[in-house]
Amino acid sequence: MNLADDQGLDGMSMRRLGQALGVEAMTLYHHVGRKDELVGALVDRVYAEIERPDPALDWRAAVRRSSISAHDVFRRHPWATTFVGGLESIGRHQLAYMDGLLQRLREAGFSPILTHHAYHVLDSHIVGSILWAAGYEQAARREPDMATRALSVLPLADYPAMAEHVEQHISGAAARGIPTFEFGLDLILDGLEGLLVTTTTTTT
Amino acid sequence: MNLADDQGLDGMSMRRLGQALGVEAMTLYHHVGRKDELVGALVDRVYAEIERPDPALDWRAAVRRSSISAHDVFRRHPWATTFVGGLESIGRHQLAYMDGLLQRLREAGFSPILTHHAYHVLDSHIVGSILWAAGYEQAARREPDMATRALSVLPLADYPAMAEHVEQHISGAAARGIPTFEFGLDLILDGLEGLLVTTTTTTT
DNA sequence: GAGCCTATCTTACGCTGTAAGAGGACGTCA
DNA sequence: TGACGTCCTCTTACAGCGTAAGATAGGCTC
Repeated sequence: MNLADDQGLDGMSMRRLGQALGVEAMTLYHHVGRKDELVGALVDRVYAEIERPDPALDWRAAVRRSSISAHDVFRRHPWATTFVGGLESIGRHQLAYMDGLLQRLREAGFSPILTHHAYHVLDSHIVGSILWAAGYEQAARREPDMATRALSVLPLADYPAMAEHVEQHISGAAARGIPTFEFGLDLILDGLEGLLVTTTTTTT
Repeated sequence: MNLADDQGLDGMSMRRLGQALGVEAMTLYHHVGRKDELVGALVDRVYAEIERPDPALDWRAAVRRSSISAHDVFRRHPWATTFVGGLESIGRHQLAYMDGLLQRLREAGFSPILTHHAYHVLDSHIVGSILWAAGYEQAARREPDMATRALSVLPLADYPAMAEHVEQHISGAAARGIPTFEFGLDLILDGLEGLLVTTTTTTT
């Protein structure tokens, strides 16, 4: 996990993993069938770190906290978002995470189909945010002046709106208020809450 | 691009690409500095396919159409979402796409900071949706009965909410109404519209 | 014809995941 | 005590990857 966190999934080769463990690469294959299994198990450990929806909170606060926790966890382990296997390869912790979130939405009163959509929208928001942030951060680590150099490399004179956007990243203006992730999360939760109220009202 | 579409980025090796072009792998390096450049150029061609916000439409309809177009395009080229370089490596078409969207939001009356957040939320939603769908689809192509087999492999008896979710994927119940992507997109657009109205009202 | 540029080729290096099999340390048996 | 089976580790090897280095050939301008 440390290897993957530091250098991405590519940095975690079986040979390097073996080296870190003081063992030859092939030795690892006595404990794991193939590398995918190992990565899958690692991903599941990442899901184990995510805070589950708190039963003591109302559904919106619980889902909000859990989603922010998921976001934080994936920020630490961005490689875990890019490894998406099939349904069968879902680990126990991931299963529990997904079920916990789905169940909380159902209990809140969302219909099965609304719950389905809501889950995927929340998940997409989390994973999509990570993908961008991870790419940005990794590139910035390779060359710290990336953002400022982008100002001179890109033809931003022709794209003023984009120039403003890049400037916000450089100056940190975007980071001063509410984080973008939470901004989007609240947008989504607002929308979901509205749908819930509507449904409740019409059925009452 | 065909190679990447068919087998993912991993399937597009320089040797195979050369083979498809009737040429040796190293020959390609006479036309491109390194593979990353080639992939970057390819990604930019993908961005070129995305429909820009239509000036004839109001901002919400324009952004909605453009986002759906982006989603469709990335569905055809999911590998393009996983390749995220730094700011400097943004291609001309990607630059134009980003600027077009940002500009449309600014014109609609969003403040610079709101525009910043709105852009990232929309982008995360598009990319996040793709990541999931692409992983699901690829796994399903490897073994078509994945979903039904997941029903027996996963301990779904202990996770009824998850069982319901998987069932919706198998039966196609989730796909019958509005697509999940558009559901989330409308949620986000609703929220943004609300913020716009609020701002306008308070400043008037 | 000489020289140069451009596009192609071959060869090679270090990396990857992993298949195949050899070797040794151990517990359990006669 | 010696033999055996099980577990763990090792070495060796193969096909694939991106790409560095250099040889080779065709077409252009002088």
